[in-house]
Amino acid sequence: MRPPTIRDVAERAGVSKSLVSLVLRGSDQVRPERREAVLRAARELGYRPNAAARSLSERRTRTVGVLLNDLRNPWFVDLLDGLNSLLHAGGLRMLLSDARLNRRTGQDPADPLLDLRVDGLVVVGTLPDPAALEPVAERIPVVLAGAREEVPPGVDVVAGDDEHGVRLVTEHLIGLGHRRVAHIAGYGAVGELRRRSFEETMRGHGLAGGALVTPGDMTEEGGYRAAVRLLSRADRPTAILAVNDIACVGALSAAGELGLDVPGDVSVAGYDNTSLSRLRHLWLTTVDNASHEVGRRAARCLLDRLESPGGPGSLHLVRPALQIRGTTAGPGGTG
Amino acid sequence: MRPPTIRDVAERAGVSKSLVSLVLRGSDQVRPERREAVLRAARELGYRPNAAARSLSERRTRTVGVLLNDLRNPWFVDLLDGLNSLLHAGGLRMLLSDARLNRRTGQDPADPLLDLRVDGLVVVGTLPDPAALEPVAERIPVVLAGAREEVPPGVDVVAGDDEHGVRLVTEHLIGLGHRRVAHIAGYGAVGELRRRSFEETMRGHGLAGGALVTPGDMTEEGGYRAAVRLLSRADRPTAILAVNDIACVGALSAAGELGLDVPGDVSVAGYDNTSLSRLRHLWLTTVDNASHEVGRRAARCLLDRLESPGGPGSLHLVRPALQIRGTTAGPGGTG
DNA sequence: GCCGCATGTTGGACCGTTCCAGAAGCTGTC
DNA sequence: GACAGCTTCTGGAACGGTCCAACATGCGGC
Repeated sequence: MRPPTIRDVAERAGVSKSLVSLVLRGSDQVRPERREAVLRAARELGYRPNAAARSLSERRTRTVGVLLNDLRNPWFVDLLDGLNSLLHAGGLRMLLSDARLNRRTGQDPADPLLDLRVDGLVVVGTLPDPAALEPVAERIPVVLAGAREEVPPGVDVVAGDDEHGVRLVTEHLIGLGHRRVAHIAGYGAVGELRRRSFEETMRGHGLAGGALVTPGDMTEEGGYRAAVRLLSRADRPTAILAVNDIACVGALSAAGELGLDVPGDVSVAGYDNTSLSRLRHLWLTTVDNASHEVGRRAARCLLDRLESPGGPGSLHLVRPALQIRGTTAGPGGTG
Repeated sequence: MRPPTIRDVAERAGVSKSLVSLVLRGSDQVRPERREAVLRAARELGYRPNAAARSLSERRTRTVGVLLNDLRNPWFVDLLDGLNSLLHAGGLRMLLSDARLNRRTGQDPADPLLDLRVDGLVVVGTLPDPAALEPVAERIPVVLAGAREEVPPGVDVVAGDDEHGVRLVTEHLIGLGHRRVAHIAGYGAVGELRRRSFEETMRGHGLAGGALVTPGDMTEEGGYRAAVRLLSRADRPTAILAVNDIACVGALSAAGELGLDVPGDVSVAGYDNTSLSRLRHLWLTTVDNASHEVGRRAARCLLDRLESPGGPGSLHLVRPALQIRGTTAGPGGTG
């Protein structure tokens, strides 16, 4: 009644279990008629290999763990697509795990994956405690994708070039004629980087005095509150760059509630080019950080490290692109 | 250099591997000082159990596979939360897999999970080919959550009561005074169910003639196009019920582009109470289908079946609740 | 001092694979 | 027809756990 094993297949095909193993692993050292017999027997019995037994014997799982920090904000979907395409080609499968779901155990969020002895780990997005990766990185390849935290030695980082992306969108606003531009900032390494690049770009154009920075928490609510504060000032900014699309949607609502037309009275721009920004009812100008390509590069890093382990961690930045939609225009509604 | 095993721990603690195994599985048949010695040795060596070896020996993985059909539409996040809370309490871990990602292999999307010998399978959302579950359901418990497809015998189905939910929101619209109400329909069992319930409710209120049904594809684009058609009619509907929130956002845009105020000129309502509908810039009236509870019940079904396998499949419907926000009002903007 | 019984502990078989050394079969050479 | 050198195939030992029957040990009762 229990599932068939290679021994059952071997018996049915009249060969040894070793030969079955050879056939199923695609060896070319097997006579065609034997191969046929084995494959037929396997098919007839509905045999499927037992991954646990295989990985116990091979001492590897052909599986990489993907640690997501929050499924609610689906900016990572394209990244997963990119990851998957290369990993799959490399014969590896992906196992998804949500750090937020496993957090309540009080353990390290990667624990379930590590118990399963994944061959590698991809951390997608900002991690609460990057230092916790150190012992992991000593054993298996670890790649951080889509975030820019400080990581332990030997960990590769792949992300969009936020500095460049923020420069693109800030210069887009400046080019439209905006002089008083505000930024709703975020937290973490990414938030920090985006804020700094915003300030530098403004300074580079001689607009340091027009750069208003307000902290936010990268949520819609935070973006809303920050925008209300900004837009209630006497010297109201004519454009707002939010740290991400979600916060930008909050800013959009704030403008609406204050009776301000977007982009007539105030321009707003987001970051990430999420599905949210593509909704025609929002239609946010934003920055596409080429998540698919980030995913592909992360996969390449991991595959390289699996092939030749060790070596220092590297940093790969993918060039983002400006995505102009409906929420930005010149200060008087021009442009 | 390789990771420590229970034998290493045993040696260090000066006991047999069997005793280590007992201690690590929490047996109370072990003298305290021995237990301490074992735990200390394990800690010092940084021992972690090998899930592959364990599941090979136990003939089970303590893992349930969760098959998602599309990560892009995150309506399932609350459902996963509910699932996780109960499964975790039952000592089971969840393994996520995206059917869309694995589709390109040309194999069954559940294959990777089945190779890993998951103890149970939860299918979240509409599956392309429910009949493919039959051979799986013969071996392990299978639960379909958040969808209403025709399933093979022995599969439990847990979902929101769409019939009731649609009645709630339709009667909300009728109660506001709407007489010409349109429905942007969807596909699959869920789409079908929602459409039928809409028609029945309208008929029940003597409004069969005012019920306009247009097909859509459950995307924003589809909702947009359907709404443009509906709102361009001479006998324009005063309210539109969309099959889900995403399509509703499309309808919202269509109204905006046609110069119609929402909810002044036309009311719109969605379904699912996704994070999208909660954005204050959209603020959709919608139906909350209690996804968290659906997830919990699905977990309960799975746990029950693991305990006592066999028996016919059951259907569990969770009662949804109306979520009134800003996109519905009386026909003249009243209410 | 022996028995019975409960409590702790142990070695060895087993789970379903892969890996490897070597056996078996075949072909060709001298 | 013995032998080397292929190709093809096989049995047994891992892999790292769990499970179980059997073995110590301690202790109260007779």
